[in-house]
Amino acid sequence: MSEKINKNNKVSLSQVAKAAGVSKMTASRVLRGEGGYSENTRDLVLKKVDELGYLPNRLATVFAGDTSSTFVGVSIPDLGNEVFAHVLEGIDRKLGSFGHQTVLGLTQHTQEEEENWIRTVLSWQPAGLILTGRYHSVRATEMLKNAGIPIVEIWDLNSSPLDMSVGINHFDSGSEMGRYLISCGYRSIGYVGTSHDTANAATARLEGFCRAVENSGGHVVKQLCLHDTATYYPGYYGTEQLLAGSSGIECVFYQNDAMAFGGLQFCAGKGMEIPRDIGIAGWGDLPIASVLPRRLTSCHVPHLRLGQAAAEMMLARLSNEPSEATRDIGFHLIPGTTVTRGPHG
Amino acid sequence: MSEKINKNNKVSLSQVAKAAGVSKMTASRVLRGEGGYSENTRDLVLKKVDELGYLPNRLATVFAGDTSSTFVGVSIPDLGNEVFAHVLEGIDRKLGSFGHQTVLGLTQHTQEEEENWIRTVLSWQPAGLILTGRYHSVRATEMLKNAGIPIVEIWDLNSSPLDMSVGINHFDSGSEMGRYLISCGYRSIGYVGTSHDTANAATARLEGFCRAVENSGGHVVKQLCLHDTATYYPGYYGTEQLLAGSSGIECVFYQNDAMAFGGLQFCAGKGMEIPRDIGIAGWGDLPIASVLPRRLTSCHVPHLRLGQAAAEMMLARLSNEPSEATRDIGFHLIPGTTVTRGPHG
DNA sequence: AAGCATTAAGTTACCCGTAACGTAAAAGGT
DNA sequence: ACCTTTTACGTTACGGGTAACTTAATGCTT
Repeated sequence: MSEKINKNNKVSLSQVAKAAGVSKMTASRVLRGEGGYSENTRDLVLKKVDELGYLPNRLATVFAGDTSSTFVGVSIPDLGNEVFAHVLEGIDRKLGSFGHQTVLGLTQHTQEEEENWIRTVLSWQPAGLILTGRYHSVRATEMLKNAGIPIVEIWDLNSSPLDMSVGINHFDSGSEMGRYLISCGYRSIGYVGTSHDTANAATARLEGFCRAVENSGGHVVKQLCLHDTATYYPGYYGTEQLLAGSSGIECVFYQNDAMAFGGLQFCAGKGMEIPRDIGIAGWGDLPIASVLPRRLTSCHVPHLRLGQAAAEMMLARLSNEPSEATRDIGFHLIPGTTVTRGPHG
Repeated sequence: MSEKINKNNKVSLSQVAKAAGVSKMTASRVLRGEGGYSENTRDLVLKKVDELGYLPNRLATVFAGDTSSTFVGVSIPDLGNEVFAHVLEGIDRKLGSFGHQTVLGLTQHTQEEEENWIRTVLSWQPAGLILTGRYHSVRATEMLKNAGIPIVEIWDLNSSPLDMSVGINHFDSGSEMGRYLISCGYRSIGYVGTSHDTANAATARLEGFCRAVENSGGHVVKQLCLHDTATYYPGYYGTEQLLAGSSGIECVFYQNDAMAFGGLQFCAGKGMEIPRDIGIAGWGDLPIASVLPRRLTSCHVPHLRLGQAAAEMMLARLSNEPSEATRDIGFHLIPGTTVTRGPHG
């Protein structure tokens, strides 16, 4: 590749232009199909582009400030949670089909990680940002406001968003589950989850859940596995601790389906029959839940559609089309067969 | 924000410098902590940075060719497959902790999508690329060779990689499963998978599997669900078709665990008992497999470690440290309890 | 044939940081 | 007191594209 004489060993537009015997402006016009050149010139330039293996440097274009970049930063707490993986997939597919690229950030449920990621990704002049959650650090909020780019907050519906928001009301979904379990006849209900932070969606669900249960004469015994991710094993051991710590628990509500599967397994291992001996309810409706022998009581959120909706709102804003500021994507309760239908059902 | 008089409405270094009454070179030195300024000057510049909310424009830095970017492009077939989600998580966590950002590409198992994505992402001058799979289109291969950046091919171990490769030998893992099922006494074995492409890891596993089974006197009946992603439902319906189409099948090997769960559910629904009436084997060892009542026979691949290893090889190359060209991350067979241990075991 | 419009180019300036180089003043050495 | 080194800056040029402007040649009109 002796043609590559650049500092970075890359073929530049001027090299193509020189090889074709035209100015780089003409070469630029040809590549953008902007018109203002003869057929001969076009063919010659394109031939040289091919010969030299020229790839445009989008950095230069964006840097010049003529267009905005095609990057969209997307922050997701973690990908161990299948739900977020699906949301990300929905986002990237939609953005990708419109010529945008996803710059990923795994923020591990902490505002500090999120702030650092935001600072870095903003320095790359992204076209927009999609953030999971509605709670951001003070400095992050400031940077976001000053960035002057479209921002979509997802997952936890924010009625007064920084810019746009799409998701569900987690408090309400917790409430609905609480009312449902009460309607099944349960009164003494356990909760197993992890606690990363007071400001997150799972906490909002728990609050809605407790409110609903307690307003109906039930009570909730909480078991939080600290410093753990919300997967099978904490679900298993959290259930063990919960049941060891208090007696009379008739039903357990879990932060998510993965933890519920762990709980299910613990209970089955102890010889309990479900739902005769204990009720189990998860949240999130993992795909696998629908092919297991017993349908897990859960709450369905349309993950892929949530991701797509976020991407659509972003794309609308980027092409200066009108877009609603908030969009409730909705959820629905899956009765399942891991709780007993009680007298009020 | 009346200070923002730029084309892009962003505060630039010269604005900070002017506000602080110094040249932009001095301001640049302060921000990079390079030395060559007085304490007074430093405090003044930093104060103005804070006041104006200045964020550096990394595009300009990279564009100037002084440093390479901190982007690393990562292509993954899809995130619906939990395994790839974990690989991606491993990659992003490791890269992120060293100040790099992941630019995601979901290539949907097609070389065409991959080629388009490579072209786009290369135009952003990434520091390196991590690609899933060893098969790329001719034009893609050409671009990759000319790019002059580190490239790690993951998942399907490539003994003669473009640059570096980390993964496992899928042919061997299929063989091992074949030998195991034969050792359990099975002779007539079904296979259920999807078929995106002849050039992928699942096909290599299938080939290794068939070779091993047939060399030991068994035979394999294949059922490929076309135009479908490898999840629960195709596993369910694929099993239905397989069993309807041929009789005497004693055991079924699936492309992955998700499909195996679907098959498990179909068989259970038909009143078959596992493994008495039929053996079931998956591949990939999903986390959930370990908390279900019956341990699924499968093959474990250390997903997170694979992702981390890929990121480590990339980081080593980026900091000019030596790195091996290929790394076999290994797999191990999980006997499980969904196949019967036969006479040779 | 003169005047005007159109086509197919080329030229200049700019985006925002940083390397490389230049310089004046202060500090240090003998 | 003179020379050398160090400190603390400033100045210039550059990277790879593109907008805006300029220019030369060609085509068309009346």
